[in-house]
Amino acid sequence: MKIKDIAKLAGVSPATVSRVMNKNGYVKAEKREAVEKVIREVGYRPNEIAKSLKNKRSNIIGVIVPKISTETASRVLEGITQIAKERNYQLLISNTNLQIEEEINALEFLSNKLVDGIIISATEVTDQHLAVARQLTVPLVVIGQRMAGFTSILYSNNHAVHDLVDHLVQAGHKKIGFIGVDPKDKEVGQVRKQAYMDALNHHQLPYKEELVAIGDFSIESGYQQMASILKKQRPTAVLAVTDHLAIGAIQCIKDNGLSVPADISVTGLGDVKLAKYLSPPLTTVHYYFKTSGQLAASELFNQIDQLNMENKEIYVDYELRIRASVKKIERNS
Amino acid sequence: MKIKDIAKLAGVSPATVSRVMNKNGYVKAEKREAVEKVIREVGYRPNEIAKSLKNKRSNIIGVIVPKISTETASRVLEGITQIAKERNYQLLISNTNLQIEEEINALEFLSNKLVDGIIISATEVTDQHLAVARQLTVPLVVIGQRMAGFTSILYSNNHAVHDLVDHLVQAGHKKIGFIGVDPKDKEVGQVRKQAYMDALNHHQLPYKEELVAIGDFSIESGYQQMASILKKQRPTAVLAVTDHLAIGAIQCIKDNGLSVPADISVTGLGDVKLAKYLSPPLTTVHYYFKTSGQLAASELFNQIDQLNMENKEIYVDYELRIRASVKKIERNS
DNA sequence: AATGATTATGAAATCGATTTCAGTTTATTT
DNA sequence: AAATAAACTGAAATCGATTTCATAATCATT
Repeated sequence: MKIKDIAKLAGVSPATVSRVMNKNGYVKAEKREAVEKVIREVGYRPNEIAKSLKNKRSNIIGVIVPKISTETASRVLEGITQIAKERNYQLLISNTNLQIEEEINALEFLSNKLVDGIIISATEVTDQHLAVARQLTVPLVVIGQRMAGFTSILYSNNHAVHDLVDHLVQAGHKKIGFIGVDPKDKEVGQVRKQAYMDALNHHQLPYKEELVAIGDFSIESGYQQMASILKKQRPTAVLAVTDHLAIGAIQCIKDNGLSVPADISVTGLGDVKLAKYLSPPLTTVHYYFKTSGQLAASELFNQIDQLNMENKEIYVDYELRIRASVKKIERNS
Repeated sequence: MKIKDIAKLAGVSPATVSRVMNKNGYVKAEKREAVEKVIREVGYRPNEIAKSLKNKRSNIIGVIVPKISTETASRVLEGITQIAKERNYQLLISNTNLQIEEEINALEFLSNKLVDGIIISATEVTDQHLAVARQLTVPLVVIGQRMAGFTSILYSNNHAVHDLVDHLVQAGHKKIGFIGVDPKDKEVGQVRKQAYMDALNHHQLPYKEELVAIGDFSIESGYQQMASILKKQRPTAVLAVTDHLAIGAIQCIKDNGLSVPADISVTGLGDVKLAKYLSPPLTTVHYYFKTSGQLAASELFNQIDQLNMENKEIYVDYELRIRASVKKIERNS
């Protein structure tokens, strides 16, 4: 069933059917009704692809995520879908499985007029990313990383880590370990590490290599890195840059016959849904991932509508969630 | 940049450019090279929408999920994306937020030739669903529910619950509580409940209303339903139909000054990623959600390719994960 | 009743690709 | 060298919608 068929059945031209469908232009009441009747009877729905071609907009936005099966990604996606739904937009999702090459591919693929705009939740921003991004003919919004020349939605990594360290120091901790990730991820790898170092410095605490380990984003990695720290020196507290790393670390501490937080306090970042149901409940930083998705989508639509082409850096709120995984320690320990 | 422009630049016709792009038909080597050179130089990428219109396939499959920000959904999606990627397909995702109306809308919307096939991960299957599904002009695969006339990927709910009950009974439990969900969700609400009842019966244990409560899919609901059971009678074990319900239940038990599993054993279903990091680690059933996504996608592609139009019911594997949240009880208790 | 303004309608061009079809060039066979 | 087959090429039709443009019908005004 195409518009021509409907036109024939209703005894009008395709142009008139189109006018009825889109409620624009003049159509005499009787003809409109006739057309509407036919449409209803045959259950006609226009071919969205043909519409997109003619209208030069697909009502689809592309979303590139590093790994869809993570809580972060799914919460961000939830925020995006919500705003998209309000605007009658659909989401085309590329899951890049943490592979940069895939990210570039996805960017290139989506740029072929298939989508009206792109949101990328990136872990790394390479020169290649920038090169491809600059070629895009549709607006792009970045979540989680700074990307020169584009609007970015950022997490207050610096502040958040400072808050965590402050909290630990206030609880009397002086030997604070750190489990981080690869510095290729600027925001999580570099900024959080730097914030940790700055915060130590601010409290006049020494930075010690032996208390620092770098892993990836998995729980297992948290376990391993914690083990490597314990082999060298025993901190009284550990700051892990993600909740998953923290969970792995806690497991490792327990497996070593130690207790959290009695022997070692642990904090994470991210506030995974189950963080407060762990034993002990995890002290962490709650990030409003859903909000960041909403913000990204709103900004993107502003650009799609040409309302606001200026590039911004928007920081999304966070909140320290103090739970039982951090314990005050005695002055003399 | 469109194909016409490339043709002009390369001194050939659009037809030839098309032949080069798609590597079909005859093209003299020198012309091919000339065209390829131009394509490379201007970075030409064809308009995917125009291609879709002409080719009558978009290389996009639609996926409808009840709530994207759940571990189940994201693991299923991961499986789907993996298979889709192999086939050079993209995913158009509709998040329906558990609203049936939205599900129907999404089905209708996607049917307009926008996608080459649809996968729906459903919680309910109503007559409306069926009516719309039957009108579809593209293949449909259902995950998680049975839908007459369509291929479904199903979880072995019956077997899994039997296994759990067997496990509890073997551990000496006779008063086994149950936290379920709304029967509108046939597979999770009805099948799992029925399996619980059948299993009790099989072990010649009485079914007691007081030990049964029905909630929704949230952790909070698990908490509340556990509370309502405790008010009436104290079971020695509780089978919750999802891990989240189980986690809520455990929290409730703890808050009532009781211990898991010393006082009450708890099991879930689903094997959430963090299940084994809880205290106690949760005994549950591991479902291969990612596999179900892969299966669904494979079946869908079979149908898209017209290889196999027969409707199947495919059961995806599961595995009992025995952990510390269930404890053997003494004969005399 | 004549004029101008408004409303109404469809034929045809268009979006950017693919493909058929007919015609041309090159290669192979006798 | 002629006949036949194979390789090559581009003009034009096509996918299914929208929109412009020209024209026709209706309405309002004097």
